[in-house]
Amino acid sequence: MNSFNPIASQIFKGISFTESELEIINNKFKKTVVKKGEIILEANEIVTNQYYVQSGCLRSFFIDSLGREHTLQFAVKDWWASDFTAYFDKSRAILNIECIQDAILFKLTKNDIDFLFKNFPSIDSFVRKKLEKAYASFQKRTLGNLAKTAKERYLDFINTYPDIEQNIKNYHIASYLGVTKESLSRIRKEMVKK
Amino acid sequence: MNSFNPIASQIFKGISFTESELEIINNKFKKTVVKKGEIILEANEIVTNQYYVQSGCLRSFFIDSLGREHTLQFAVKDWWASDFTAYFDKSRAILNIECIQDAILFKLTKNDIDFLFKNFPSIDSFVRKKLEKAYASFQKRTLGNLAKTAKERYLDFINTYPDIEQNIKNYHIASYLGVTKESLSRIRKEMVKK
DNA sequence: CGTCTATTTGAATGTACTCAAAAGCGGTGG
DNA sequence: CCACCGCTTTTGAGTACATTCAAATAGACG
Repeated sequence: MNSFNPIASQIFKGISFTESELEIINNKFKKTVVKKGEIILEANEIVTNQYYVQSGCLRSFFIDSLGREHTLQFAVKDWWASDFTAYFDKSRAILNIECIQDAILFKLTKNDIDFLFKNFPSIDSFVRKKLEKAYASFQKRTLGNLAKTAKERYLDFINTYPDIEQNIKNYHIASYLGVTKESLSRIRKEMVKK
Repeated sequence: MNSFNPIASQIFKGISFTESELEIINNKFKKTVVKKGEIILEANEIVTNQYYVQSGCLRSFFIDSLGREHTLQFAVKDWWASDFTAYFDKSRAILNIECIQDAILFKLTKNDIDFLFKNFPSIDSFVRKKLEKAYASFQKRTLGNLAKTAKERYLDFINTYPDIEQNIKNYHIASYLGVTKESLSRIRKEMVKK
């Protein structure tokens, strides 16, 4: 608790806080260690937390009416994970989040987030800038879905997630790209050929 | 100029400003009237503005290497339009923005936006909340692209943009959904049948 | 080594695409 | 008012490509 690893200054890199502020903010984050395979969030739950990923990897995915999984995002170091739609709307989750590589998370409840926004305008501003980047990158992905072939999207994926490509299941990547695992297998085969 | 239509209070609905603040903010917005067919932004330009749409409709789209157009978004009343990726990165636009229904816009330069953020934390916070919603809705769209059929996406589109569906070109909708105009035509035919 | 899971390969199917042509829909001018 | 023109949408036929299903191979781990 008082081992001074100021997670707050790691998460809100660039903002300067006083000692006492740092302590207040730090105490809001609950460190959570999760193992590969653990479920962090399940569809239909009420969403009251966001998770900051310090290490490891999470996967958020949707299960459709036919039981097929569709991966929305992988969350790696310094990313945030949650079902944001449900979180903002105060509705129930449609996403599931599972740990696919042993991870250290910092959990923040909605109440605490609101507290931080209320008391630290610099955090508000920080998050606004983060969201700008996240928003832009979703725009880019949407554009990629419209304009690019599966092969090009796969190359984009490798660029976006250079560190995890080696360690995650093929079919997770496929379900992120919007193709079947068989198709991705063929795409990869194509690529080594050339 | 002094005809008191406080566009600022329309745009930042919910925030309360003093008279003098309102005036300062109002003066940052430059009213721009554009006609159907006019180009607001062209690929490769430096992006220095954002546009608030008071009425009418804009379309932002990408032209790929084969010359095909892909519609990223339609911007209607109370939406913002820009090439946000380029705007945030200070890079050149890859998107084009055209007016598809006579529109009244309020233009805001990057400098003025930064000024507003700096001097009005409430605006920072307001934009953060807007971005949260926008981010969530892009997540939803991405999920839709992965999990839904073109027909379902078309139904979603009609829900998202109930007012413009009647007035915009079929092929614009098609290029937003990620199908050809011929396919969309067939989807519509299917739908009236049942 | 054996079992379980993941990936690859193959063959058949189906869905969306391309290209070409026809039909529909405005608007303009004779 | 009708004829014509340009543009959009629809229809049709053939094709390409990703998918499905089934089977074989490869990898991971006790």
